[in-house]
Amino acid sequence: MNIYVGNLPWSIDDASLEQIFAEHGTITSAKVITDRQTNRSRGFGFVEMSDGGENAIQALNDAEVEGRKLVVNESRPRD
DNA sequence: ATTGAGCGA
Repeated sequence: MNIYVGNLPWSIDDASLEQIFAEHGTITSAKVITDRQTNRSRGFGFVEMSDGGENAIQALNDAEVEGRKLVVNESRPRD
């Protein structure tokens, strides 16, 4: 299951994102989208889960992380 | 050291 995570604090990176979601499901891949030009985080990322995806979404959506409320949703197919 | 509406190569 591909999951979109928005409203991320600037302090979050790929490993942090994986750790956060790993508490509520099985993570296959976790990636924070960073600006290729400046290498700074864009404030959102994507998490791929093999199990517990819906549970993680419900558990981590609107969850407070680093002082910010995360926005978790199913990612849109890129086509 | 900075930014904040959104979906990645």
